[in-house]
This record gives sequence, C-alpha cells and structure tokens, in this order.
Amino acid sequence: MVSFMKTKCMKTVKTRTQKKAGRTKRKLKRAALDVFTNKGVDAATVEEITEKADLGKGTLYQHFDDKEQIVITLVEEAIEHLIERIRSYDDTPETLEEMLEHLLDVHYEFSVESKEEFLLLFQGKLLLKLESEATEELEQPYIRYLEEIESQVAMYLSPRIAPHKIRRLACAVAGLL
Amino acid sequence: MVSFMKTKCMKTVKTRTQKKAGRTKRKLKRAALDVFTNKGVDAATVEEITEKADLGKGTLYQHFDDKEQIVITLVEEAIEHLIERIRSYDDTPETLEEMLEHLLDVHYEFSVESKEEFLLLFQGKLLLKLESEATEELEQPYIRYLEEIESQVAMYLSPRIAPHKIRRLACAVAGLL
DNA sequence: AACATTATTGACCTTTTGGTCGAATATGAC
DNA sequence: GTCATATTCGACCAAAAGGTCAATAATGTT
Repeated sequence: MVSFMKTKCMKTVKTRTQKKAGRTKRKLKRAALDVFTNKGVDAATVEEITEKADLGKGTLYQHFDDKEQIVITLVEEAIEHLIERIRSYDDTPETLEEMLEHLLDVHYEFSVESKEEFLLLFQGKLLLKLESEATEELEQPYIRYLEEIESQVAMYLSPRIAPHKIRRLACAVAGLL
Repeated sequence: MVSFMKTKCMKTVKTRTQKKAGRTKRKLKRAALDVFTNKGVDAATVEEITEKADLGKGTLYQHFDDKEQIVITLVEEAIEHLIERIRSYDDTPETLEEMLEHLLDVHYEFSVESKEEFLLLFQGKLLLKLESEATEELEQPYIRYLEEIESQVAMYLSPRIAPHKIRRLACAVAGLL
C-alpha cells in the first residue's frame, strides 16, 4: 500500500529520481530537436536520438509513446514559445500597422534566437497541408497558433471582415503560405 | 551483330518501344512528383510511386538508379523550368527595381501554375542547408538556380558590391532565406 | 539492511522498404 | 514465323528502423 498522495503539481517537491527522470526527458528532447532539424523529422531515427542523448533506446519509450509523440511534444512547445512572444510587447501596438510590425519582428527574432525550433516548425510538408481537411494531432498546435494570430489581428479589424480573410492574413504573417 | 547506329539525338526517329519506354518514364515522374509533394520526399516509398503509376516496382529501377536519382531528376527539371521563366520576359527590365519585380512575379506565377514542382523544390531541409559546405548532388541544381538569379541581378548592380551580398539578395528573391 | 518502486538498458522481434533478378511479355529485324 | 532485343513485372532478399520486454541498476521507504 502506498500511504501518501502523489502531489502532482507541487513543483518544488521532487524526489531525486523524479529530478533525474526530468533531466533524462530534457536530454531526449534536446537530442531529438537536434536530429530533427538536421536530418528532417522523417529521416531521423529513434536510435540516432537516443545515441545523441547518450541513453538506451528503450528509455525514449519510457518517456514518449512513440516517435510521433516526441515530434508532437516538441512542436507544441515551440508553438507555445512563439505564442508567448507574440503576447508580450514592450508597448501595446496602437494601430494595425504596428501590430503587424510587431508580429513580423517576433517571427524574425524567433528564427534567430530559437533557430532550431523555428526550423522544426517550418519544416516540410506539414505547413502546406493546413488547408486540407484532416485535423490530425500534429496540426492542432499549428491551428492554435494561427488562431492566436487571428485574435491579435482581429482586434484591429472591422468586425465585418470575413473570417477566411483574417485566416489568410494570419497565414501570410506566419509565413505559412 | 547490330548493323545500324543508335541515332541518339534524332528525336523524330523513335521506334515504338522507345516511345512506350518514354511514356513509362513520364508516368513514373508524374506519380513520383505527386507522392513526393503529398507525403514528403523522405516519407514517400517506391511502391507508392509505382503503384500510383500503375507499374511494377522493378520498372522504376529500369529508368532510375535509385530513389534519390528520381528525386534529383525531378528537382533538376523543376529548376530548369524556373530558370526558363526567369530568362523570358515580355519587355526587358530597365532598372534594378523592374528586374526584381520580374523575378518576384515569376516566382509567384510558378508557385501557382506549377504548384507541385514548387512544393518539391521548397520542401523541407534542403533549402536551409545551402549555407553549409557540402556540395551534394542534390544541392547542385539549387546552386545553379541561385547563380542564375545572381547573374541576372548583377547586371544592374555596381561591380563593387561584394559577391556574398549578391548571393544574399538572390536568396531573398528566391525565398530561400 | 531489506524490500519496494521506478528508471534504464540493449538484445530481440516485427514490419517496412529499398533494391535485385529471373521469368514473362512486347517489339523489332529478317 | 523466328530469333534477338528491350521492357515490364512482382516474388524475393537484406538492411534499416520502430517498438517490446525481461533483466539490471538506481532510488525511496521502513
């Protein structure tokens, strides 16, 4: 019998093994990001990743269900970082122009300061299939990201503008089209 | 003993089998382009291609050495088409501005009218590795393409401008950066 | 220290896939 | 028609890669 609760969210209370597991997971993500950006997601192999992380192959499957899951995790995190940047500005943009400038600046900065995440996000086929129908798991973060841009931009636009036009504008800003 | 020459370049003189072989090769290229743009070059399989072309697997290897060769062939052809477009303008650009406008127009048109070739060319990792050292077989057509743009643009620029700046401009025009 | 729990490992299995090859078919020369 | 040549085919092979698991090591609890 276990006699205590798993206090899931109290970050500070972490046993040593949990910390180690955390470090391992981070090492895996680092290595995976590296391999993915260098060889492409499809061409990258699980063993390359674990080898680069200096870990056994099985370890990866302790932390992620499968190869796709680690891709999804990395994409989600990268999108999260991008959105954080989008939401934080030194001084609030007053006009649509200023807002667009802000968005473009953010993307440029991101591509420089987080080059690998940037490469991961805008690698290959994914982006160009957003128009299509299937809402696969991998596409969801991209959609979240577009919606974020849309909501930011929409504030400066007349409510009469058709949603699909806003979407197009968002795509253009994101460089997805 | 064979009693006649293979007249390699006289296009019009084609035996029926040669014509059929040509059709087959074209079917393969069509199918490959299709699969590559939909699933990505790495994820695409040879059997998907031959199946889509409604041909046996071995047939592909009759016409191409291996999977990479068919990729290279398609990339080369696409680049060739792009370069053809770049070289042909209704009226010769007079200024640098007009030249740049022409180049951008061409790229846009190409992305619309030859969507699949466009997607193939600007898919994934390839483009972003041009800065690096290795002159792999696949990168050569891209370099040819950049050099074409450079030469077109250079005509309008002072000869004092550093080559690497011209290269940068070419990259920007091509959308490679 | 003794036992329980969790993390890690790498040999192993299975599926996928690039590539081969001899048989079969179609075409060309005579 | 007959033989030679070129093309096509798909069963087959070997290598690569995703994923599993029983054994091992590390950590936590009493």
